[in-house]
Amino acid sequence: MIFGFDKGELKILLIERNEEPYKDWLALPGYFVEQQESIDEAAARILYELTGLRGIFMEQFHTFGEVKRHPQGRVITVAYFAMIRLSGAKELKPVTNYAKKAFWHPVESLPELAFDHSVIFNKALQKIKRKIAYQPIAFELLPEKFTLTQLQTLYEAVLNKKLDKRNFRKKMLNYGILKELDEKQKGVSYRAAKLYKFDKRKYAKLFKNELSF
Amino acid sequence: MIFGFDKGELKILLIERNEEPYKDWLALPGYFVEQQESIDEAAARILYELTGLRGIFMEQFHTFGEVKRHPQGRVITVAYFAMIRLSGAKELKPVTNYAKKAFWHPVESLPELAFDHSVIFNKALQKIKRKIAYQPIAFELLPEKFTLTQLQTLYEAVLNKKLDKRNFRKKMLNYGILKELDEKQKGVSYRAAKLYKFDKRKYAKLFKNELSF
DNA sequence: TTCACTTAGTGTACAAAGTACAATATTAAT
DNA sequence: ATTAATATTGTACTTTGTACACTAAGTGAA
Repeated sequence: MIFGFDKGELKILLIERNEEPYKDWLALPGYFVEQQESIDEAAARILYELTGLRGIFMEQFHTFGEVKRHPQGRVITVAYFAMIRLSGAKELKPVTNYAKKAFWHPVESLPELAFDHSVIFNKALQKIKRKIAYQPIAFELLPEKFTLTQLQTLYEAVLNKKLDKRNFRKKMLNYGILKELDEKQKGVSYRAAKLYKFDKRKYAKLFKNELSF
Repeated sequence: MIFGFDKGELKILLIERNEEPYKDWLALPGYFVEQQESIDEAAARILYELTGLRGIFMEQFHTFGEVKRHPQGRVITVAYFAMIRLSGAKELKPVTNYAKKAFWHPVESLPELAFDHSVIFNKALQKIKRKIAYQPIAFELLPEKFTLTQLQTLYEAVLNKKLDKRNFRKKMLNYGILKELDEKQKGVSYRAAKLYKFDKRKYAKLFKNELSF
């Protein structure tokens, strides 16, 4: 599951299947592990083959092993997720023909997905909501330079609720993992906001015992 | 991985293997998933076969999928963990002969285990330490009725550090998930402490969005 | 019955983190 | 100069976490 953030909305990367079963349905990107690759490697390879995306760090999430998940046989799925920035609107182009196309879809109002992928997706979304509350994982979703308002909008999208501006800023700046830049937003027709960068080194010190990154 | 708590020590359930490879080595209990069972069911069945323990709720933890984990072929392991009370010292008796015996071992000073089980174990221990800090999962390790001092000793064992008595009590009682009983400890040669019970219903309300139980 | 011993049980002052709330500052466009 | 839009800032209060030491209660031995 690849999450992205664009125009104030949290989005998930889906594919349109080009194979039976569930041909033409929407699904989470996924395929089979090969004999000579680890499951982490398989996740990276399959993401590339289905979407053209490379070099994205994915975190293992949960393994789904009910007996009748796949209509044609026993399949156990190890699910991963990642959060990425959608800046520059990278082209999404399947390299194999298992998928017809890949595209971003808002996490709200997701249609029913192939197999039990809706179940998998909902479990992941819940986890992200829990996680973002105590761990600033959201920076991966933003462009490299961002304003505090953009960051807040992202949090509001993920948590699906309004946050207080002053308190949000106080908290984020207190983490000490934001670097204030000497630059301002450009191209807006109102007061331009300061730009910030996410400081990965400080983040690593703070959360070295945690999972992400 | 089944964790237990006894005599102030956190312990882990190990088996002595009775099959090649790693015959006679110590290992975490585990075996193969059958075609017609879910991975959750397999975990429960295998635990029973190797130790005689039944009806223990296990939480899925992580899936290990490196290529060369098993010397004789490709094996992907879905690891689970559980915490149980050791009251009454249930007998541990393998039902199959894959294991010679099953026994409890203190988590400190664990010998090297078969396969990559030491890696798996260490990752689980870390996770438990993190988790117990923000979620009172430790009650499963105690007898049904316990004193606050016993509870504190358990926390100290898991976290491997001393805690302040007054602050610990304040915090635990403030959670509102302990029921004070009209009973006292018996058989001690000093002032007997009040006994408490863990209130699962209140716990469920408080942590309904979390994983455990 | 008293005394010694062992653990149970308790409170206060301070620091840190979270929350509720609204006015002024800056810039662009007209 | 004015308007319109968003950026930026502080304070009072509540809640939570932390450091710290004495008294209470029960047992067992003399």
